[in-house]
Amino acid sequence: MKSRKEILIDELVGYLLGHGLSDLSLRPLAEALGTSARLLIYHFGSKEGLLTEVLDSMQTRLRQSFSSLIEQRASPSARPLKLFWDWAIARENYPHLKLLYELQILAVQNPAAYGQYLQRNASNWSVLIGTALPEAERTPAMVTLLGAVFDGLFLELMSTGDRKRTTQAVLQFIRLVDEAREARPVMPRKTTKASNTGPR
Amino acid sequence: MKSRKEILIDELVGYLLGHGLSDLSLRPLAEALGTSARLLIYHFGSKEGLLTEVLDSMQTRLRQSFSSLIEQRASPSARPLKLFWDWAIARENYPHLKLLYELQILAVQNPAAYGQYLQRNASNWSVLIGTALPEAERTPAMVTLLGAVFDGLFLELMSTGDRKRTTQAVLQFIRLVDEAREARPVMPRKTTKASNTGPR
DNA sequence: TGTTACATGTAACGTTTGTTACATGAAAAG
DNA sequence: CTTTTCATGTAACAAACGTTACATGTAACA
Repeated sequence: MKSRKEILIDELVGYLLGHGLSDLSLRPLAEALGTSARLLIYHFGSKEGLLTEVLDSMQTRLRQSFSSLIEQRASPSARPLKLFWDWAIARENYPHLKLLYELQILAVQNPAAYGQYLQRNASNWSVLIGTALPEAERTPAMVTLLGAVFDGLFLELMSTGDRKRTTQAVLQFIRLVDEAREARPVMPRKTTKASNTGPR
Repeated sequence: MKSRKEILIDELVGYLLGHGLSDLSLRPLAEALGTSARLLIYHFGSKEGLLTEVLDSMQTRLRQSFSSLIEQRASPSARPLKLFWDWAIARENYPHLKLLYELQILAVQNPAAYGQYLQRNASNWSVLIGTALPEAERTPAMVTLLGAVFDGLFLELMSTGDRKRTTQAVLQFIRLVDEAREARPVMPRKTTKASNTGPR
């Protein structure tokens, strides 16, 4: 049985997904939920406490959703980037990720106000996918690039809403990596890292 | 001779670069410039007018800086992505781009408040670089990918400040494209587009 | 010198902000 | 049946918000 507070958090998450973080205000928020600012303060102590609990709940749920994605990945040879992309742009996950990207940017420009909510940051998905790279290719530069491709395309999706084109770009990147792999002689193991991505 | 207003705009740009957009308030802003909120309203009509003029001035200057970059590109064979990256992370341009990325994200989540400032958007740099691709490779997917690599790496730079690693990732991407080019047979011309990025 | 335009400061207005004081209803526990 | 606990509403608070009214100084022009 859900406590009153848990129900409230669910409703609050829904509101935040639709309205963003940067101009959040207690009274309009409360009114949208059919209650009063007084009640929110009662349950969460302060606006800051409210944001902490709501964002925390959201990140937890996203992490769970991500975990179950990883586990049910029957074929480990399937392209992890594509798998992850499809998960990220799925209707039920997309708005959450969108909000976390907003949080990330706000924290960059205003760490005093938003930095605290990023402590247990859920946005370092990008690094996680890196672990799915073949070990020989898992260099800092390649992992950074992989994460950036994901971030950049997701932002493009946020701005334009063009699922088709951004997904094509994901596939283009995968193709690029494959072709480059063909072009490179198969390394006997090790030493690959230094010759490929070490300091010039 | 600069008018009082132009001087003000210069100072305002400086302030915005350091403080971001999302929590801008007239009184602290005025105090930082050693004047009063009254004066700002007098010169710009409203807070909204102030933001319009200041952001417009900033975008204009960035465009000029970018144009002169393009013109003095003596060797057209030099990697355009790397050229552009170096320009973007240069000390004098970096804060401006950072602010425009914040604007972009705020506009996504709150178009009513920030969308207006993006009309003549200066952030579509990314598409511009696409024009530097060999014509055969200038497919929508590849252009989107190229822009996303830039956006993603720039955001990573914003978050971590790690110029070295993000620059290595830029070079990694260039290397990847080169290697893929080797692996692919040279196309006689045309038809490349359909076979590479058309609908699956 | 008088007048007019521009620039600026002080103080206030009305609104909205997060938060709190006080009161009340409902439900559970004794 | 009373008492205690939880949940909630109304109203107020002080602060900060964008904006405006009013006054004043300075500089140019007549």
